[in-house]
Amino acid sequence: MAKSSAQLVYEQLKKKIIDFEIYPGTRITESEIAEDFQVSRTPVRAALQRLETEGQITIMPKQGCFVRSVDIESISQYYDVRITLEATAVELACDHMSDEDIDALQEEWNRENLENEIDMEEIKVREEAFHIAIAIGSGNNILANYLRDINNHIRILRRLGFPDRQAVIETCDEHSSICQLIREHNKTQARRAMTKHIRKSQELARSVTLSQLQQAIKRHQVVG
Amino acid sequence: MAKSSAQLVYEQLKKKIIDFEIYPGTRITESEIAEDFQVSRTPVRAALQRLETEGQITIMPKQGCFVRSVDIESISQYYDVRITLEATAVELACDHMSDEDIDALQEEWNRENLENEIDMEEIKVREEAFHIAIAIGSGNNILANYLRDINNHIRILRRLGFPDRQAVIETCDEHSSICQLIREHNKTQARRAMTKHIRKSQELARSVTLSQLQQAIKRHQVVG
DNA sequence: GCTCTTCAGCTTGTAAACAACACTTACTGT
DNA sequence: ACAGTAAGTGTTGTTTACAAGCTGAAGAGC
Repeated sequence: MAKSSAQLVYEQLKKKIIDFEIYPGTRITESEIAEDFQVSRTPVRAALQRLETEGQITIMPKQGCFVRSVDIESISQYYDVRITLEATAVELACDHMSDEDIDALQEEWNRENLENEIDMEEIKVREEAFHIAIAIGSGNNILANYLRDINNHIRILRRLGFPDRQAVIETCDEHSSICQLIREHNKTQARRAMTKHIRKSQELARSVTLSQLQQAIKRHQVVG
Repeated sequence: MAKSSAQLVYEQLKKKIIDFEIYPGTRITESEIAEDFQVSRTPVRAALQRLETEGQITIMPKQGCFVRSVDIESISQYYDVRITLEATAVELACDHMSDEDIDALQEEWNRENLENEIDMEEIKVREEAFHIAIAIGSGNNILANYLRDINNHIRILRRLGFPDRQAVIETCDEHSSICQLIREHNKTQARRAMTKHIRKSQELARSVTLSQLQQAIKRHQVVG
């Protein structure tokens, strides 16, 4: 099935926003985007409205659309919600996840298998996928969807984190431990490990100031 | 500021769906709604797209829109997420909620004050407001927003619950107790009480079968 | 020089016509 | 009688044109 123009505009625009190709706070107009994508304003409007309900942009009536800027405070709040949900998710996963799925996930985060990986972007994508995999493993699709939504909002900081080699190895070990605990159906410890694991990222997020963030965005734009 | 047609259509359409004036599963067309509201298809489309991203309806490309039918399984999952989030919310409220706000809330659910209330619809609205008030009291707006979204999806069952007088009194007492625990900053007990309180609703929800649900909807339509 | 008004321009909001596609139905060939 | 096909109908998807409203600058009045 061929995707509709509106769908295409939505996806590419969202990608641009997430990748900072469009700077947070920037004013964008329907005509401008329509020009870029070589379509009329209608599918653009549909895409923008969807992005607004998802919280990526703000539409000011008769004035224009603005890419929602990064709000440090709300990001920390997203992390609090995320911790709550993922702690529950990993508990449920202890009951519902099949052994094969756990083994596959654990193998993926075996330290040896990752030793050679050097692409940090790839690591970050897979890190997010790990958490979603557990959320799906919980058997609660609603929960998984909410976590996906949260990821859309905190991905900004997630991608701007500057992990060194040591941090990557730590992540591997923590992921592996969590898998092990799920396999042992050890709910209490699994919850504790997951909470601690995410709280580390939250601490990093808290330490990032707005000015640091803006510099990092610029760097990211140059690199990308 | 005068509301836009799209906004008006959105609000009224949403109300109709929630109130079962439009039966779940019904196929609706843009032209039909446009006719009803005496506007063109454009604002109707905007409203429908928004309702879709919010999960109230499903748009099948080139075929039509369908009011999302009630899925018992996913409602139970929504309840699981709700329990997790509200348990955290009430804990946070123990730290962040002002004494005045707690007192006001507790007074509102004083058993004596409600003894005379007989309008069940009113009770249900206030019941929902109680939980949102605590979510707001948590100081985490993101969390409150997610709970609002969850309420949009489980309100169907919430409104169909058939509380007798006894159930209303129980609810009063439970709400009052929860307020008391928040006031005492007793996080552990507050979490426990809230979890138990919501789980009762979930049990009710689980016991409702699809056929019961459909009958209840019909009854609701006749009454409304 | 200062303030208020007016107007031009850009923006989103809405309407109406047209295009593309899916489902249904009737027809045709075998 | 049946299968395949083609036309017809109804739906969403897209385009274009127009309406309504906000913003800022230029100009009139004091």
